[in-house]
Amino acid sequence: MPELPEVETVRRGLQPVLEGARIEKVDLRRKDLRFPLPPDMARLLEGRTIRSVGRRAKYLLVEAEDAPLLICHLGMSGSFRIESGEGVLTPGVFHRERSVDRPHDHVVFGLTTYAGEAARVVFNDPRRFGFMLFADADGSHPMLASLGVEPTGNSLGGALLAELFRGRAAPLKAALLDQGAIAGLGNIYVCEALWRAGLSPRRAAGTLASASGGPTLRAERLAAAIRAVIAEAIEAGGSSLRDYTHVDGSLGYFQHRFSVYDREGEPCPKPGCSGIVNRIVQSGRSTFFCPACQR
DNA sequence: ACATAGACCTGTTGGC
DNA sequence: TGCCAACAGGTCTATG
Repeated sequence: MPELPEVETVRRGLQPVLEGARIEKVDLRRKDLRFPLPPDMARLLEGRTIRSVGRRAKYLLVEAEDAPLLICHLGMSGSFRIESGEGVLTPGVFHRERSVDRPHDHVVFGLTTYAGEAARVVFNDPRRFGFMLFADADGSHPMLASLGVEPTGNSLGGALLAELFRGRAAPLKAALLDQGAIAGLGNIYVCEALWRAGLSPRRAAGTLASASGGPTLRAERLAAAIRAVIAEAIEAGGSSLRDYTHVDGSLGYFQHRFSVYDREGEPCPKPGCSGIVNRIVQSGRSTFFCPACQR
């Protein structure tokens, strides 16, 4: 899936079409994805005007007038695509003259955009690990409530990282994937951030705190690496792996810049390092790292 | 409390 | 070429 940078890229692609658009029709092609779709989803959204398209961690948040907040998660293989009357909404490889259904189109939003044009926004998800849910009336939801700090902006620093990981025996890889600590990192960017910081994915997370509990140089390095890799990936428009595409159908570029992810057996790209990228399995997931420069 | 393994799904890929 | 096992961006649940 889509990790945070990909979800942010999707959000930015959806925003100009969705904001100010009136939802004419919500077509639920099946009654569940990972979880049951809200049975009253169509009734509660049809006729409403979308106010904003937000994001929290890997969740998209669609706010419409007089409707509960719609929480969308792309899971591993979920994607949105936009189909307008002209076929092409933004430059990209997606060209078609009219709307055509594809396998695994599960939810279709029929819209009238703010500019008054008809459009469809289609949620497609082969694996169906994605989901859509309504938040409570106050916009809260248990899935959102338990999320940790966003790795964007400047809120994530060495001190916070050390505090979050203090006393934790879990390997850094697992600790960074914990959405309750830092929200939005996934398998790829955790591998990349650890490589940038020169830290082993097997190192105990608690070793980022000093004896007094304060930050260490390692914690500062890792926090900076996380912020940088996420910011660069967003800037690049997310990555593109297998079934991930932008909402306009074009592909992301960030995968060209992966340093270790999916590079098992290749030389470590760090200047002066003669290590070879290794693949190990941690908590059932692949970890790619350089044993020579990541300690 | 914390940490790991299994479950949920379908599609793609690589090895024989 | 064909077949099948392994693997894939996530996260909830159960178990130790």
